[in-house]
Amino acid sequence: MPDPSCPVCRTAEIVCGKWTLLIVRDLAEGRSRFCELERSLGGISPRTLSLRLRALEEEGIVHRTTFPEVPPRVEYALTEKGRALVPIIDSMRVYGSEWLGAEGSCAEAPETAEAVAA
Amino acid sequence: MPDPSCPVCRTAEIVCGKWTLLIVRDLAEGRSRFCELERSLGGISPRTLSLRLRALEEEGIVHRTTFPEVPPRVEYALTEKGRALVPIIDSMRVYGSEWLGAEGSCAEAPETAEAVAA
DNA sequence: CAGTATCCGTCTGGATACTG
DNA sequence: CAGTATCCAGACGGATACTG
Repeated sequence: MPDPSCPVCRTAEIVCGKWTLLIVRDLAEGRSRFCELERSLGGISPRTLSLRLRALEEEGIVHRTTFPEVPPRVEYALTEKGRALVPIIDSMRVYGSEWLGAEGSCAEAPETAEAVAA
Repeated sequence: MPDPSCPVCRTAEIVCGKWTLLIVRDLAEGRSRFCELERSLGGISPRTLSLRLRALEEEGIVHRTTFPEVPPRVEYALTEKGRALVPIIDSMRVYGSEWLGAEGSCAEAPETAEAVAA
């Protein structure tokens, strides 16, 4: 941790896992089940997903609800603190669309194209 | 690379190096010399700084100018593409200040405190 | 000053198999 | 379904020493 007194660094540490942002994004889009995330993230190993989810939970970004039913069911959801990450994701999407070869295929970034085209 | 068609992922890959954002931030604040960055980043090894700078240069985020003088001088600066990253850093700073124990010691996030206090 | 070279440890994350 | 356990490879990054 380079500089723990810097808010940018602290956020970077949360945000910098390989899959972290994607999980948060999927959660923000309404996915909530383990296997749903597993599928939508295409290729993540259950181990990694489990680790990320657990870390996110400990950081208070994700909330986990267990339903003690016969087919075990668990639902994940963003907390307030987790939803607060969405603006970061949005600015990353804007950047990615404007500077890294657009085609917003995972979600929209409406005004973006014309801004760069203008 | 989880999903190369996703702008968020592409940005994440650039942004997720341990020191990357900090280097960009320092550059945005006007630092430009190798040893200046080395000092301000407190504890980064020259090897790592060199690697990061080189990667950033290859991605077109940083521009490197060499002055063929007797005491070798090199200056680094953000390109347009590099400056475009600043909004991401800003939203990360806002998040860090609001949700991860504020004290904006590396730069200001003015309206932030009152927003959370209100 | 501005790096590069070498060595080495850590951490992340993938593959696979198995459990409650 | 929702994970956990084990094993393993590669990337990341620090320390140190040396060069143009």
